[in-house]
Amino acid sequence: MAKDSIKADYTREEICDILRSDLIAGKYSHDQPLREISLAKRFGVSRGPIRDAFLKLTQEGSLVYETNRGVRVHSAIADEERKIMMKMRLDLEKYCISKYIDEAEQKDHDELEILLERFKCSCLRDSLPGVAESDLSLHRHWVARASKNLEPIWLGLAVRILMKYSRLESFEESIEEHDRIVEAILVKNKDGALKALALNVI
Amino acid sequence: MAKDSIKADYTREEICDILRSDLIAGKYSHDQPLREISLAKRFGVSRGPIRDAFLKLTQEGSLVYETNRGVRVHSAIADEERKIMMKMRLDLEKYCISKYIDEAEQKDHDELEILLERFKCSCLRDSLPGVAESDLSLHRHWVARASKNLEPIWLGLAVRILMKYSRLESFEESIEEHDRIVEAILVKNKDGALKALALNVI
DNA sequence: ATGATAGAAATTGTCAACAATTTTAAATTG
DNA sequence: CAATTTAAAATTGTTGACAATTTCTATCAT
Repeated sequence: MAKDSIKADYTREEICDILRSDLIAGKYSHDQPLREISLAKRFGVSRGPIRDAFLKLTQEGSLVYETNRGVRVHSAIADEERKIMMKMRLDLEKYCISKYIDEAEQKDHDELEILLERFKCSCLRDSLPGVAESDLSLHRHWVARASKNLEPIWLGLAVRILMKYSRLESFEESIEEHDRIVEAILVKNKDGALKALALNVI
Repeated sequence: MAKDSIKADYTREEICDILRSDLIAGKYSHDQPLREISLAKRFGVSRGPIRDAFLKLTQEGSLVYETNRGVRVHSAIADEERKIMMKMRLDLEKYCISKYIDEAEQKDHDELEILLERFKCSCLRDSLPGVAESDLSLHRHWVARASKNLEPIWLGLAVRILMKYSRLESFEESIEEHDRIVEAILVKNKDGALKALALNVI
């Protein structure tokens, strides 16, 4: 019966995260509408939780909502807007990494290394959805630890930026970039981490 | 029967906007929970649309959601985080005003003057909820016209910033500041508008 | 009195049904 | 055949009901 669902009873957050990584991975084309009923079937839930996820993703900016017409994938952003968003994201993430280096404990570092490993595996397997998802999780880790207030703002920026350019990245290069960032974080080298981040978030 | 509702059948967006200005105006204290049922009664709708509004406001950052425990007003942000947010908001709004000056038509200018007038009236009447709402509407006007992509990001920043400091503003000073911004926009004086904005968004 | 426990109340999570709206398809007319 | 109108289908909007969870309250034992 179920074609895409492995387990039943997805939570609101899980559905939201899965749809987000689908969007980043380019699974849906721009301006394509997303239907409540078909997604409800896919996740084995009713339309309520799907609507919840739509609202979150709409607020983040990856979906667009119109009254009585549902949601559709957002149109591509212009290069000029992308530049503004990149600058904001970089400023924000620099602050978060700096704070993370000051405050992170051993278990944070452990989680960080796991996330980095997961990212590398995705890159080596060349699976774009996996790469997009694990890249986002890695960056989200230090942002969320640094500030729960800034996290939703950062997420909105990151998703929107990734939606346009994720197809063009070179995976090998990306692995090196993230290696440098995480290595610098682990030895609490702020300058190194910020410089490595600036090279990764272009 | 109805104690707070004037008309029936509020839409999702209206409910969201009303709650947002309530939050900015400080109608709810920090960490106070918001109940679906009582708000559903207040707006004369069922819990569904209220949940939708909660999700939007949660994503913006003014509410916090916990599983099975609903939403509560977000805790106050730290000064350090506020500085980061202010810088991002200023960058973003500078870009939008600059673009607005290039692209705005006569009807946009008409709407702008109406919004400015509405803001002044609220200030003179000294009603904090009204001031917060009309201040947000005014700024939101040029941001939304400049970029639908950046609007939700800007909104999240602005709401969060206003939530903390709206009580401390001097209304007379605020009127002058906004007068200078709008005047510069109307005569397409970019430098003047950006400088006036920087003084207003501190 | 204090703390633990069990039950009641309140609240959120989910769903299925129905209403309202939009989109699609078919029929009609010139 | 093209344009218009009409009906059908699909989709979203909203609601009330019920299940699951949390919170409150009264009771009891120490």
